[in-house]
Amino acid sequence: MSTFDETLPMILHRSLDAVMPEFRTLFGHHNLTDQQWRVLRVLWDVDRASSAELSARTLLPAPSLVGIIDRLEKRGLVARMRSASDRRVVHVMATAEGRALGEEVIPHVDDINQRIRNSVTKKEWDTMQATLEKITSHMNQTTADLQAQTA
Amino acid sequence: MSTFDETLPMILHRSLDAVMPEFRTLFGHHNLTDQQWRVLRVLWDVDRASSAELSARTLLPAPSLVGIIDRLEKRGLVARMRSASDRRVVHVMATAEGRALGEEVIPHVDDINQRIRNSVTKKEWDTMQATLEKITSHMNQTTADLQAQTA
DNA sequence: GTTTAATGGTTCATATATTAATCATTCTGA
DNA sequence: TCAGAATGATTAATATATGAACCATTAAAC
Repeated sequence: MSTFDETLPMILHRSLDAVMPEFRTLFGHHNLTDQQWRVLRVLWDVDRASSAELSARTLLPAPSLVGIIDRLEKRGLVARMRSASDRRVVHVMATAEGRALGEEVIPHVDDINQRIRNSVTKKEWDTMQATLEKITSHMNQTTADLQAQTA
Repeated sequence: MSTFDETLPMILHRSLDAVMPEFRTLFGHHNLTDQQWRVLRVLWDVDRASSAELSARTLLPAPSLVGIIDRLEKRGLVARMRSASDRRVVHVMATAEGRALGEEVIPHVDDINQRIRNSVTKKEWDTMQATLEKITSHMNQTTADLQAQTA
């Protein structure tokens, strides 16, 4: 393996390519994409969220969320409602149907996640997570510094 | 943090979101996307590659590669050439101009990668990589088994 | 040696990512 | 209070991802 393959982006992409297919097969059985699932999953935890909050929790870019929510709304799985206090804000929430679908899918999702989690020891898992978190916060800091310089 | 955020896909996406912006800024200075760069980077290592080989090395899906190579070719950075021995195969190679661009960009890419690598200890890095590799091969095996059952 | 199965690249339809710009609304300071 | 900056969601333009289907070519089987 050349150095290119040892690069963090490639390491992360290889891992994603390994784990996502099984999720996608599951989601496909319910006519959901993984992005659509992420939105539904968050709205299962928080009852309602603004687009900005959804973006932060799902890690989906705001412009993508527009279409994703559109399609979920068209299927009656979520609903949009403009905030009364700040009419710029749009609240998104899961409908009863969306909630039911979440209830149905979540056990299978948890199952896959457990299998992933159990493919390594607890120590390996925790260490990996901590290391990635360390890199992530370090890079976020670096990027923030660059932004501050440019601004 | 709820369990959702501790999920491998979300962990990996958070890390990618942290490291990619700086790469994208760099690539943007040369009017390259990160996918386009990956192709150029591989063609800097191997001289020429079929579309299938490129897909394997860049982790880019074959249908995406068509457009990516189209755009690189239109800019004169790479060239396509049909194989004489097997006329189904298309060889892709970097032009002199593409090679020069690679030469110019690579030091800066290496610099970012070094900074990422040096944000944690060698042991942390190696352990993280090994753990992800362990998960990856485990999941690839699982997925392969599922495929075999279905087929 | 055809017929058939497999392979490599591409096309198609749909969904998402990225960056910049827009638009309505809210906030801020003079 | 009012002009201008900031915010939240959306639109626009372009690039890429995903899964299915397609086409030409090669390989396999009979």
